[in-house]
Amino acid sequence: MFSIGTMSDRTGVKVPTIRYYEDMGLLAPADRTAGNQRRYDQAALDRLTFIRHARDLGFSIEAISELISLGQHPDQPCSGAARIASDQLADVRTRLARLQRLEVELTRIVAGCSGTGTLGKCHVMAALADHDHCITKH
Amino acid sequence: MFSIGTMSDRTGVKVPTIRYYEDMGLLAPADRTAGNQRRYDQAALDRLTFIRHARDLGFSIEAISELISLGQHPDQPCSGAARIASDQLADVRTRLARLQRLEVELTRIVAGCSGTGTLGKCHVMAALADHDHCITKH
DNA sequence: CTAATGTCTCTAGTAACTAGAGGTTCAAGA
DNA sequence: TCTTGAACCTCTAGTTACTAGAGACATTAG
Repeated sequence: MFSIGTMSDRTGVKVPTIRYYEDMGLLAPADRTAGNQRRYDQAALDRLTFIRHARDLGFSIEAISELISLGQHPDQPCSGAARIASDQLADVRTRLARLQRLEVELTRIVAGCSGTGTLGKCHVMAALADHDHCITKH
Repeated sequence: MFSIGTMSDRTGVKVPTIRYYEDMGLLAPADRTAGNQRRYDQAALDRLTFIRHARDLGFSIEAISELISLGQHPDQPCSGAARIASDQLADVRTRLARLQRLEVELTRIVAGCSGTGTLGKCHVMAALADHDHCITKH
């Protein structure tokens, strides 16, 4: 049996976050010692590892919840899990596209400023004040 | 003089968000009509446009605050503004790099799943359960 | 003048934690 | 066995940048 601190060390998930996941229903309420401290088994550790990895990949708590409850029925078709994952991928690609546009604009804005002039003539300030300075839409 | 609704229409910033910006100190408290409604002048509209554009580019409220107070002194050197913008660019690039890694992993995970099998053998679930399935670190 | 639309303030909710207070329990060494 | 320091407990509140909703008042077009 593992203490919450051990769980934290093994997965890299911080202790208060583990408690938070329990509150959110991602982890089942842990067994307790006589002194009310949480004790976990291997299955709980595996689940926390799963959660950690999914969070690293940007899945929301809600999506992870769904994945976990799907996982309770290993004989069901996996189309649900596939859909959640591809939704997540679509979301990542949307954000990626937006960030790429921002990167282009910001690079242009920053490059236009020597940093040695005065603010009254600052390219950064002018670019921010006027959207027309931009190439892309955002 | 513009009402808050007109300001909203002109900039695309929602009405409650304009009030929020006032609370946060990004916009000076607006003049009021006898009936206590806000009325704005062109300078306020310009500033809101500036805020909108900076938010679109991902600048935080705090960074925008700094930019605005820097802008009060047009004769000062613009190195402060340049630094804020390049910090923002660095931040965007960091997030971009992370999202690109996620995109690679998720693409791989999603591609590995036909969606037609059962969950017990699902590639998506297996990939999430075990970090070792990943190529990159995240 | 009236009705519809716009605006006011205030509270609370969102996502996913994080920080801190104040108190209790555990485990290891003497 | 006792002690002490680290780990643990619960609970509240704060973070970011808004958004939703309630209930009341103001403005404006016809």
